[in-house]
Amino acid sequence: METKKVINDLQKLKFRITIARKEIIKIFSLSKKPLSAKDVYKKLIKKNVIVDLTTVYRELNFLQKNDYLIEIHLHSNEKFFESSKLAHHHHLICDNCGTIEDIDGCLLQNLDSVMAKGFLINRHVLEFYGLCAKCKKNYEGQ
Amino acid sequence: METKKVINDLQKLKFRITIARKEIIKIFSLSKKPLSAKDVYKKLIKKNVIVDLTTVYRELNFLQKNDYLIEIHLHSNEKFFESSKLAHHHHLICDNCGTIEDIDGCLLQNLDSVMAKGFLINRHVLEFYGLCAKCKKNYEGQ
DNA sequence: TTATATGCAAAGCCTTTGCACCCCG
DNA sequence: CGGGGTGCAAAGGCTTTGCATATAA
Repeated sequence: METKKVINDLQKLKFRITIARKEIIKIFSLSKKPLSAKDVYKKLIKKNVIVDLTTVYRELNFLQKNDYLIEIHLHSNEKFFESSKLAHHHHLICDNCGTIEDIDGCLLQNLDSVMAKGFLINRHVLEFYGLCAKCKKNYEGQ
Repeated sequence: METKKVINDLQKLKFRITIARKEIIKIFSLSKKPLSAKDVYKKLIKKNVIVDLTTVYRELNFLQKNDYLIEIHLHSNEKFFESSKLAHHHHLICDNCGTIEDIDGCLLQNLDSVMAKGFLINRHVLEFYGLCAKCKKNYEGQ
């Protein structure tokens, strides 16, 4: 499982493996959608891992610095993260219920016109907003 | 010019036209890139239009509600806005200097696979991050 | 043992809200 | 003159920082 490899890597770098760190790594390994600090905090509490919110913030920043997490920016004031080990993909975000679905693969092709500007693309963000199938159905039903 | 039409429309809706409102509309009409509240505030000061930051925030929200501005979410803690009258386009954002360039038109095609999920797409966000031509050159020079 | 990790409190940022006053139409 | 607009101060939400303490290795 991926979690163990991450923990090994961190140990080699002489970082310590605390319960909080291990559980947060596990949470992201298993999560199918981007999580905010609060999301992680709640999940930890459900697992009876009681830590301060500050610790969660520090841990997210730590894992981001060590290339295990990447920040996903959704249309929100909160920062969201997901595992950097996930295959490149995009998101569908419901304006109504906030549900986030993944779109496997990448829809972007023919980026030559972008390259033409001399811009070196390191990464891109693509998010779709609208209504998920469920909310769409409810909306039509009204 | 577009500014006048917007002002007329707002007047018809019985909203008042203050100096701040007029200048903010003008600023967005002329801006080629998304602006944050602070950006707008600084531009107003340069024009000798002295208002409180609060007023800028209220005005941005007002103009957004009235469909003149749309929020652009960049990889930042700040909210950015641009005129909704601009043709649909995307952005190139330099990780190094923060420069924002526009990409005319839309690179997205073949969205059938997205539709297949039953998701109703209302809008999408596509941002590219990397190095602008200038920063790229400096970087290579090192 | 010792440097990393944590809890708690406080502060920092951006944004919003409350309230009294101002002023456009 | 009436209701929208504004300034000022305060608060709200998310995140970071300082510092003393706890703990993994």
